[in-house]
Amino acid sequence: MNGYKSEKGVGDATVTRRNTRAKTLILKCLKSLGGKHITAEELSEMLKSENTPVAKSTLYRFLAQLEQDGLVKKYFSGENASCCYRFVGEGSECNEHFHLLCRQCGEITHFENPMLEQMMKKLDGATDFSIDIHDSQFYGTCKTCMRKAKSEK
Amino acid sequence: MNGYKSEKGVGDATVTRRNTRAKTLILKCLKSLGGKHITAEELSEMLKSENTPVAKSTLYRFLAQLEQDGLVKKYFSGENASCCYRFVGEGSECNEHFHLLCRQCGEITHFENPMLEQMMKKLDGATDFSIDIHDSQFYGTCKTCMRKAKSEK
DNA sequence: ATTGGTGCAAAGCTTTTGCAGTAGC
DNA sequence: GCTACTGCAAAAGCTTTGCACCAAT
Repeated sequence: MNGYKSEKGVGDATVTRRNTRAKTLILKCLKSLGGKHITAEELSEMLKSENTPVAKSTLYRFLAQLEQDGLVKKYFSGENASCCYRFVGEGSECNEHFHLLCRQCGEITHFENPMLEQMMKKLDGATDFSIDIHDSQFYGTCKTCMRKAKSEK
Repeated sequence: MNGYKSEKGVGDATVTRRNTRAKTLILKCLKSLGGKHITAEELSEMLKSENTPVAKSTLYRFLAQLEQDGLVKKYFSGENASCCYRFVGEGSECNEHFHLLCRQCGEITHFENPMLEQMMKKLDGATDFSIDIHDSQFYGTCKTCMRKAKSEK
């Protein structure tokens, strides 16, 4: 229905992929982000501002393909209704962060902490579920909003 | 823009709230779920099947109100484009679970483990961010999909 | 020459909004 | 009686899809 459930595994070779202008440009942008996420809209604007525009449909189609291939991870941020994409293939060294999502202001904070990694490994054993901490997002309240809430009391 | 950022705090009394048929029905449904989440669509169907239909617009408006009041938490599941809502006000005793979201099949598993609670408390100190574990979602791969992936190799 | 990829426009979905009528308080 | 609430329909916003043309292999 939405192409999210892939029947083709990572590296499946039943479909020949071609190298094209649009794909090269999109990948270049994604890689330049150093592991940070971006929305489809932002990516589209980025390409436009570099005078190398790509149609939205092409963008979405290629992102879905990349997700299928395991080179891109798709998120749901929560603040608005749009998704975030993040490049995780080779060349992306910044995989060691995860996302804190503030319920009050909607801000996404990036956080890096090896401790969490260890925690998740423990959890894996307890859950029969292989948790990918880099894909996970945590809801909560950020420092600024906590201060604001306190001062309003 | 989307009503997500509320300017009214929890328990703000600047607006008089009225008790109505629709509100009572919606709350009854939410409470009957015992802390499990539900989509707007499912909630609408639930009300319809009980011969007490409520307009979608009313549903969304009241859910937004409840979220503002802190009685309902809103999620973004990932499998489809729709949001999940969960009642967390009084009468909801089943708050002690969190969500494991399988990237392969999109299934949401509910998991309960006090250990995680302790972990998150530790994290709070490290992050300047008050994490609400009950709101957080973990991405990963579920048992079934892991088995499937193995057998396909 | 095949057939995957592209761009455009249209359609699909979920969610929000405008508005006139209804019903709590 | 005031005004919050409701339902309907329309609009909005993000994403997907159909289709004809283009271009990589």
